[in-house]
Amino acid sequence: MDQEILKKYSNVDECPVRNVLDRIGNKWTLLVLLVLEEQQVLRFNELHTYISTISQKMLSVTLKSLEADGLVKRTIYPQVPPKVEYELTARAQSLLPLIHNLVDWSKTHINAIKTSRKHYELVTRK
Amino acid sequence: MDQEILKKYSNVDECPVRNVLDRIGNKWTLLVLLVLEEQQVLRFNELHTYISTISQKMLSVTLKSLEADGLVKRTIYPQVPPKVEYELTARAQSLLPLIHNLVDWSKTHINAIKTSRKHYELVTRK
DNA sequence: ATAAAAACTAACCTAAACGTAAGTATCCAA
DNA sequence: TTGGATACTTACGTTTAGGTTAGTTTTTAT
Repeated sequence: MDQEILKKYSNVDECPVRNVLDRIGNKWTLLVLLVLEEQQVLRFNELHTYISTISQKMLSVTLKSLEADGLVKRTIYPQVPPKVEYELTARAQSLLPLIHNLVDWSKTHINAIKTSRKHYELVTRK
Repeated sequence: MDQEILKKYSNVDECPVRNVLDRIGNKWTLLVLLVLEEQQVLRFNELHTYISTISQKMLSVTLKSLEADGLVKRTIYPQVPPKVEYELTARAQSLLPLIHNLVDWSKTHINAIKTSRKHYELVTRK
């Protein structure tokens, strides 16, 4: 990793992985992806009942950014009242195994990490 | 994923993977991990020259949280002026392969994602 | 007496993320 | 004519992440 690359990757816009992590690193995206993976196709309000603690606004924002990145496909049925369905794209499917690896790693290490955090708080005392 | 689990994992504090992603999802953590992986052992100012665009404050904050999570080991040498060395722990080493997978996935898909974003902007027009 | 060196910390500020509550559009059924 | 159904949007307010600049500590070298 030379200085050129480092300078470039320090810039969030130009760093591929930051472009991706800025999305899956936010509060709701992962949960939406995992629920859609399990349920395959869901309407807006169905997603909302699965993830009851998300606000309508944040669900809307999250779905929009997933759709913009081509990770979720949105289908509108011209009805009244409206019907809109959401499902994962192949691109999202290819990302999900990596996410599951992260989930597994986290589950494996979370207890030790929490212990480390407590210990750190104790020794740094304040 | 039943309702109980979902309710639990909607809470950031109790969700293992959110506990992890909240850290690696922030602006500087990944870069610090990757530089330390390559260089193995670095002092504070050495890290700062490798990642020149980070402020001292954010480098300090980032290293502290990595240390708290047991991902970075900090060694103080009782000298004047002080000498402090940082290096990755085994826990961090076990996480790095997953991070590299994410980096690879991002590099593979970033162009298509950026194209999707542009297209989305066009069709949603405003 | 002053400065230099390393590794920070403190005080302050801004912008972005996130949350809450209410409103919008459309048609149909009562 | 009112209300319900669905999928949102808008207009706020609050919280958190991150940035900037200056200051702190300690001892040795000048």
